[in-house]
Amino acid sequence: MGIAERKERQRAELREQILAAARRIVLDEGFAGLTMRKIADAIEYSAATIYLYFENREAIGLQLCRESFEHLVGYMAPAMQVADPRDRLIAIGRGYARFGFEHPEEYKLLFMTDSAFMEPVFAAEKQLDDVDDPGGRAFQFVVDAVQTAADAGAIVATDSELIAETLWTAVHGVVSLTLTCREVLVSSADALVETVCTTLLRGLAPASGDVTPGSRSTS
Amino acid sequence: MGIAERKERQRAELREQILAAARRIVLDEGFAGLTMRKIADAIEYSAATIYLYFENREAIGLQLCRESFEHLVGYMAPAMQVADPRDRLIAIGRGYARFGFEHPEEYKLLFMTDSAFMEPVFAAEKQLDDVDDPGGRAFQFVVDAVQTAADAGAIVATDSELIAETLWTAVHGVVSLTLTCREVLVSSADALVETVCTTLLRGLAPASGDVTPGSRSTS
DNA sequence: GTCTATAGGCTGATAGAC
DNA sequence: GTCTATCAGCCTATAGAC
Repeated sequence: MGIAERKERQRAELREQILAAARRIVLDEGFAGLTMRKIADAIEYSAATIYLYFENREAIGLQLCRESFEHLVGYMAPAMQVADPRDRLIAIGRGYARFGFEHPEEYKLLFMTDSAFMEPVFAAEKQLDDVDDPGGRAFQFVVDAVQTAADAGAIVATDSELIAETLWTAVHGVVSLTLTCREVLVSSADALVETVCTTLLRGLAPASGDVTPGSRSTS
Repeated sequence: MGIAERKERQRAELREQILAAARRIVLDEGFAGLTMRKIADAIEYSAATIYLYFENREAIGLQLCRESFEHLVGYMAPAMQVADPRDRLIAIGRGYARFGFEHPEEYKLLFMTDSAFMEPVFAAEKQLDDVDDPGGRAFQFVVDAVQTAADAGAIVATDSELIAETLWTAVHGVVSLTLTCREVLVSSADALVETVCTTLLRGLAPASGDVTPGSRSTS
């Protein structure tokens, strides 16, 4: 039955080629610049053929989005090596921001594209608990780090999801504003990331009074 | 010479009609949904006519942008009534966020549209010190409030522009992420605004050691 | 499986008649 | 000043031939 397998393999290969071409286009023109015709030209097939592999343009975007989440997690993951729970949170913030600055179009696709690509990626998880749920995993990563810090008494975080989202949205603000209108900002992007992260963590520090055993408040 | 004046007046009127129609369209379809043909239909003139009043679509967007900045300042200005310098900063943040939530398409036009509408609005000021520079004025508003708070010893802000941009970007993060993918956020938008603002201000509070005369550190 | 051809849209902008 | 007509281009998606 080798013939069926070869066909299957070839099919998967073309699908991969489509995605690779689409990725290249999105990376340097943004999702708005992604058209079926451009993909078709790149893979040297007709535009109609693409519809045999993906339902529509959105479906391609969604798949790219999934992969970009993996990419993002790759930028945040090394922060796990940082022992100090507060420094770890800062490291996560830095990694997240660096991903945005180094891969602006991917970042825009994930978090700055109106068409809710991200929502399905999250929704997939909520309904059928999808094993492969990169969006949720990325967020869970931050929640866990917050929870760990809170448990260690390094920060005050009654609601770890709220705190995780606070950190996330704040850093997202720096990245997104930098990507849309860099010229308007006086400060450097790095300085802003640094100031946002450290100031927030300073704000989350336990007051001198409520130091929990196991923590040692720095300054 | 009443005839020339009447003509001038009529010209200004039509220009205003174009802007009003454009505003309406942007408000409920976003800038991407703004087309010359739609404006033309709305004002009951041909599309070609619009080009006699505005150089192109971008020029219309720019003018709308200018006006939206005024609108935004209107949301932040009442914060000046707040006496306490820290509460005032929080009030500015709340006002800013409320503008974003209540006028999402205007907000997107100002801060989330790739095409740098905002930059010219700022640039106008930098080159010829434009009396009518709404963008710069909005930002200066925050810088001043930061400076005032720093002077009063209510916060530590060596570089008031950096701190102003820190506050701005952080709140922008909440607003923009809410506007692009509300579904993904677990916490309420208001809770996030509140947490971001208060946590940042807590982080900016002078350490117990360096309290400046005139300030009184609240817990 | 893949193609060509095309339907059926949309867009910004302009030339030239009135 | 305003129009019509049009250029020149873009797009997604599909029907039907091969």
